[in-house]
Amino acid sequence: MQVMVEHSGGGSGSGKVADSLATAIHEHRLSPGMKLNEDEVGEIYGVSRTVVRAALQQLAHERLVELKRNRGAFVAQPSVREAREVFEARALLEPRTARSAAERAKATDVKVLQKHIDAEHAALRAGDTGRALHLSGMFHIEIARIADQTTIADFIAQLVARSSLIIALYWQRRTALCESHAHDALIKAFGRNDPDAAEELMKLHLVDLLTSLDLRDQPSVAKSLKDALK
Amino acid sequence: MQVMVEHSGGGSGSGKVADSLATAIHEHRLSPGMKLNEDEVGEIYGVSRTVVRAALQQLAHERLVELKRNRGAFVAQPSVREAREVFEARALLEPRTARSAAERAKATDVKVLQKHIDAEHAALRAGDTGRALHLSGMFHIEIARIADQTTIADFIAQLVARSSLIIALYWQRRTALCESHAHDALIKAFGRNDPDAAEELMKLHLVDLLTSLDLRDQPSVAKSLKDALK
DNA sequence: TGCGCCAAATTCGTATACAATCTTGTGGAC
DNA sequence: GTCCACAAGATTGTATACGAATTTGGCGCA
Repeated sequence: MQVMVEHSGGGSGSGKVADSLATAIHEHRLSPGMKLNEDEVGEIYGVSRTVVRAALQQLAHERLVELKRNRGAFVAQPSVREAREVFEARALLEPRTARSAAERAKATDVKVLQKHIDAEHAALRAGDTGRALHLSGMFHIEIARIADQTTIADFIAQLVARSSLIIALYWQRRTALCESHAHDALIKAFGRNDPDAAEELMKLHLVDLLTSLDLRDQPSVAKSLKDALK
Repeated sequence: MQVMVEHSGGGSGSGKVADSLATAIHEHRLSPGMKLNEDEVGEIYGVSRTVVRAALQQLAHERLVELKRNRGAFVAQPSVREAREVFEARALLEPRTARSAAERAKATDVKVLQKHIDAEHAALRAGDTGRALHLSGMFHIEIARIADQTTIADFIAQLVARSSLIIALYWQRRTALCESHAHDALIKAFGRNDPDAAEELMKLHLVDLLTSLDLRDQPSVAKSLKDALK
């Protein structure tokens, strides 16, 4: 018998579990391929398998977890091909969205973006690269929100989430996240409402991100034992 | 006690229910705003509420149904704003995807597209406009498949599905679907591997679609009783 | 007659129980 | 010693049961 002390805030139970799991994935606390046992997850959050299953199904639809019939749920392991596709989709959506955002950006919008960057830098200084990456993604989603395109924003949010997994698998440069500079330049473009610069900067930023990945070889973290041991 | 006679083919139970419901929505047999009672749907398909709920959650994530807490599931009723956003997203994704498809299209691909068009025309002649619209949407999805971009194809598939709802709500011209000609022209561009023409034709086609909608007023089919009777 | 409150009914949200499937460990035969 | 068959365990898939929230109908009161 569960206690059900109505966790504060948030939507339905499954939504809270899904959000928590998604954040853990974004912050690289759950690695690609990790098994997500329903009973185990349910125990952790104090809910039954019913709500855990709903959460996992939601995440599966967002391609953050993979559901294998009669096998269970696993944190997704995007293939090299999927990684390329995700960034091609982002290249298609984000530059034009950044343009729209630059056209509409108000001073308050720029402030919000700046807050994201500050938090990202703070996380970096604190050594929490996982959280920094998470905030870096939020930056992109916030831009779509400023563009006032919720539909496209949803797509970008999903692509950013999957990018987090891709980075976990294929990230090459272990150096500090140089992207911050790209974000700084973008903010400036928004600040002076310069759509051309914003679109171009975003395009370059995405190319930069893509080229910083090692998509020629197998995943740095083996996708399967077959790949790891053969 | 259920009989469970293992429905032929297909994936898990919830997937089959979701597909069936989605098709019904695409073919305009389920109208926007229609209530989808869990027990009722379960009885129809001979499954329990558990699988119905899973199916409804999937459809909710595709924005085909709206889940209202403690109220139930309803066929989605895209707002005017959402309608615009969907077509803006399509305008962002589909022309470039059509270009890629035109670059890659093989003879067999063109044949498959032609089959879609033929089936669409046949449905039109049979007076089954619902099925014709469904096939018309499949045409767009098939193009994304030819472009070999499954990620973008998934997005387009969702946008096409939502477009079906939008058409149900905001369709103005009750005349025959003039789009067929646009599809014919696209096929020709694919046949001669003409990316420029394909991209431009798709752009025009989407503009045509959008302008054929009446997005200035309230939905032609009232979104709520308040709108209908006031 | 009209308004507001309370109770019954309906429907959703979640937990639990059972059945089906897959994995794994063991034993025997070759 | 190796391989295959079979059984035990574990985990998912589905059904059912119960509690909670909302809607609806009816009653009392002004």
